[in-house]
Amino acid sequence: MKNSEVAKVFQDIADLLELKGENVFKIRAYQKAARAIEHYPRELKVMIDEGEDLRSIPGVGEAIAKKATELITTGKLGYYENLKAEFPQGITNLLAIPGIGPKTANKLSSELGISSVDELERAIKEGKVAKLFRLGDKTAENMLRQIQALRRKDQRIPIGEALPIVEEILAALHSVPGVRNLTAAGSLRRFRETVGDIDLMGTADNPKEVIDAFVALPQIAQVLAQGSTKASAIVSNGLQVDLRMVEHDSFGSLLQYFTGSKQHNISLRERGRKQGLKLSEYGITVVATDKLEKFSLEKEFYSRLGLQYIPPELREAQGEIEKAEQGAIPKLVELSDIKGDLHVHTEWSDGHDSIEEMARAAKDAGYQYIAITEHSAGRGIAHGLDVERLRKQVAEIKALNKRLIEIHVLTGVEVDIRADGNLDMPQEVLSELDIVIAGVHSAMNQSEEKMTRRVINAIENPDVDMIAHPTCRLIGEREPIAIDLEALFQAAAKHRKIMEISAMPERLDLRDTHAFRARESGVKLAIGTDAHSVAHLSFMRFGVGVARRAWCEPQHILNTLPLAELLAILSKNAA
DNA sequence: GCCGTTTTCGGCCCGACTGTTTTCAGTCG
Repeated sequence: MKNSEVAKVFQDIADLLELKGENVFKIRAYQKAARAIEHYPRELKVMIDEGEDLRSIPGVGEAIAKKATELITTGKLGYYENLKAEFPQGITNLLAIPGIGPKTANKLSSELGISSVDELERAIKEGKVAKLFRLGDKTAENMLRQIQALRRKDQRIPIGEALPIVEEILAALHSVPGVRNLTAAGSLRRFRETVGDIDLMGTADNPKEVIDAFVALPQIAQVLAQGSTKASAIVSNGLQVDLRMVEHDSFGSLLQYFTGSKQHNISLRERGRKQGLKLSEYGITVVATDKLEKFSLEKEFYSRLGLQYIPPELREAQGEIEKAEQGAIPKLVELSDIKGDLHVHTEWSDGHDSIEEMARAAKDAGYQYIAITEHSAGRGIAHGLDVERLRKQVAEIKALNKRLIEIHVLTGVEVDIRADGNLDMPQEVLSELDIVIAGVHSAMNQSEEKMTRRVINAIENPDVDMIAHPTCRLIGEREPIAIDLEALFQAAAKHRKIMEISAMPERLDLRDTHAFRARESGVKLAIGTDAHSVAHLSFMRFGVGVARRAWCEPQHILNTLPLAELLAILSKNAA
């Protein structure tokens, strides 16, 4: 059983306890544990197998550790089953509707016998809901609207789609006279792989001018609300963007508050409370004197709490506050640390541009090198290279390197790992290349055991340097393959093989939490764009975002190395 | 239910909005 499934059970328990009217702190404890487990970088199942104490997870104590163990080892949890039996099935679905909390859900269930969203919709239309005590026409109307919104299934948008739009908007607004600060907050700033609503924050001499400019932008499809300091709008792809203009002297604390994550902020406030400080979006209040201190800079806000500045990507309540206390926040990898791209396609396989065009673009990006890694000819892959064409390409690259200056083109391949674990290219040609990337591109429905064995087979192959997009997931489109990543990381660490962080926005694979585990397991990572055109080379920043969320420093990322050192490592691997 | 250089018991994040009331319960971020 995976962490995400365990987390869901505990979240469900929290919902049921809420319906039951249990102690709010008990409920909060289950919610906190659910969140902690969901984002915990190690699989609980592995921890149990290795005899580790689950209580080492913050928020998990004796009772929840025991329940988690029962759930994982037997696949069932008696406490949960008993709790579920106390309520009509499906009643927790009502809690998913914004505006409906436990009290309302209970009332709907006990007084009208409602236990599903459909039943609720019918009851609203029949006017039954508005007649209940402390509910009314407006509340019923809102419920109906929320139900319809829920049915439209407004999903979170991949960061690769959201970021470019937001940057356009920010660039346009920066040109408004008198703008002093302007930035995105929320999960976009934390660089999560998907984002919901976008929060933009700023300060300006005349805030209203910025608001007016915002709602008039060509990207804005619909204005939802507009005031003198705040506006909400929908941009063309359905993304909601809120702009709030705030007072300059509290910009730091407001930005901190709106950047989140929620759990990070809660942890921060818990800590502040122990120091006699009350934290809010307006600043820090010294409880003893009731005096509010304001902050124009985030850095000063953290500093007042005795903390080192915490980069937004780390603000997920994963131990960053403790590290900041010790002054031990890592110096995270930055885009400017990247010296080259190790995963690139050209017109030789399914890419659009020539080798030389890709190389020159890489040089313009400030890189020292770029690796050309076409697909192999395995079945199903468009225009994959066979041995003969690959050798021809290698000859062309060698000739090209004599002409090009300031950029070095590495020879390589992205060889298919066949269903049986063998590679789609003979050993003698692979050994002639600078870099060999292996990846799964077919037979993705194999059992976890078979798939794990298949990829480990590739890791053990002495010609392979790196595993491409290890889980094969496509965000919102394709679930990750069933594979034991812990076993993969162990094998990769043992054989000194590289795991890729695919920077392609729809992949981001390894994802943040997986990359975190890989790094902790001592696996070297590399960020590759899988570019199929010159424009795709700019995907690198998405991969850097994932690496930063995985607490990676430059030394964890292979392609921060200068060319000579990179070649030395690749050739050592081959030897 | 969790947790601890102020506590092993007694705390547990903070503020705002909405709709319903006539002072506030419920919900959200």
